[in-house]
Amino acid sequence: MPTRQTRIQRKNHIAILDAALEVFSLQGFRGATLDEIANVAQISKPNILYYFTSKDAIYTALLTDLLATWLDPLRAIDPEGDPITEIMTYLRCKLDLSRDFPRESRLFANEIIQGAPRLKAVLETELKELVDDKVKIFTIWMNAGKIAQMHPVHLLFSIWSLTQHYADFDAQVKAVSGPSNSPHYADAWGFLELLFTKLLRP
Amino acid sequence: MPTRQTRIQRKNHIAILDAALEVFSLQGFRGATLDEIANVAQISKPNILYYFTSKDAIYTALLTDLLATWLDPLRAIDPEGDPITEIMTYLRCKLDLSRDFPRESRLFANEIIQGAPRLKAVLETELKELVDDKVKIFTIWMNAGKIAQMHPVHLLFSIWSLTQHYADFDAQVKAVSGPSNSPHYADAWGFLELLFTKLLRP
DNA sequence: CCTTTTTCTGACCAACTGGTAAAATAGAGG
DNA sequence: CCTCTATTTTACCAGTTGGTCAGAAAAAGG
Repeated sequence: MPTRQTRIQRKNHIAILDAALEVFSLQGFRGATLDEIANVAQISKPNILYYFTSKDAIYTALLTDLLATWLDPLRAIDPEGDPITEIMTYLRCKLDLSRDFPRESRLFANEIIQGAPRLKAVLETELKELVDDKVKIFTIWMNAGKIAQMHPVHLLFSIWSLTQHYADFDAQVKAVSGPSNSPHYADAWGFLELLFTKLLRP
Repeated sequence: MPTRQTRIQRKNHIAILDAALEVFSLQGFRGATLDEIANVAQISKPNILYYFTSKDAIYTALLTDLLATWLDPLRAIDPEGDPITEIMTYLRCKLDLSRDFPRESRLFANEIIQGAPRLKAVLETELKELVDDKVKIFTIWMNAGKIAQMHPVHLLFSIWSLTQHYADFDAQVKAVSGPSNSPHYADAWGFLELLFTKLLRP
């Protein structure tokens, strides 16, 4: 069996996951309903449960997909690269993810705010290992005088919070700085570039 | 009628709001249930609806209370004060709020992530006016060379995101940097102090 | 003590929840 | 066209949801 999926399966899987992302990212797991997902996806509720075994299964599928996308850019930080360039590239990448995948960012935020019931295990193992690894690299760079001395874990936290803020708190950002299609992200990049240039400079 | 509230009313109002804060901040409005709030508050569901007309009324009461606490420190920024001190004080105040009232922070985050359906109006008027006012002050300070030149609105966003991150993403922070009662907030303050000192210095 | 008001409870309801079963339909291959 | 499988729908279910209501139990007031 080379192609496990028929094209109908492919199409519906995508439609369901997209609708579920829309709903879960706005309402969280418990606040979301299969009826609403079904409405958005334009697929009847029993038909959704023909493709996924349960509401939980859809949510878990989304989270799993998401985590990979989230961690890849962090993994890409190269200990052999130029320290400031490596960190600025990561920052830029995270900001682009916020701009291009705000729903994914909000889904993740919802999960974490709710105490990460389904992600805690992964965060404590996979993410922690990855962070520990990168923290070592940062520390080496600091001791070598390549970047300024600071708490390396909080450096990561600052990148995460500053970039994700623009996706997660989009409603507030728009309310405050005008809902017009103003260049939030261009301004944000200008600001963050300045901020981290000053912060990282030894 | 001097005292509108009996002591029983006062006690139960507080118990209900506290339980509701606990539940809403973890589940969002739709994910929360009156049954769960009733359980946490140790008050029967009909009795809760004797004190509040609806689930919505409890949630709105919480949000209203919260907004005042949230905006006061921003209002306190004094155009006559020392620029760097004023901003650092605000930063410190926001970080303390995250540490001391994480549930309130998460409640707010939930509301904003969900598109701020009940706060949008207030954000676009009250908050926007306040922000516009402070942005003017920041701009004056920048033009006077008291603080470095930067996008003033994004300066505010950076303070909000960096401080609230420690409350809203507590589960992630703990997963990554060890769940032990480690001094997250002390480290955070050290990091943020360094960051904003470098950022603001003209 | 009795009366009046406040507080609280148990029983209840209609709408909605995630999920199931069986039968109807559509599609692919021959 | 026929057969077999994949897909979809209709009808349904038990549990939960926000909310109501009549009355019981406390408090408060006199």
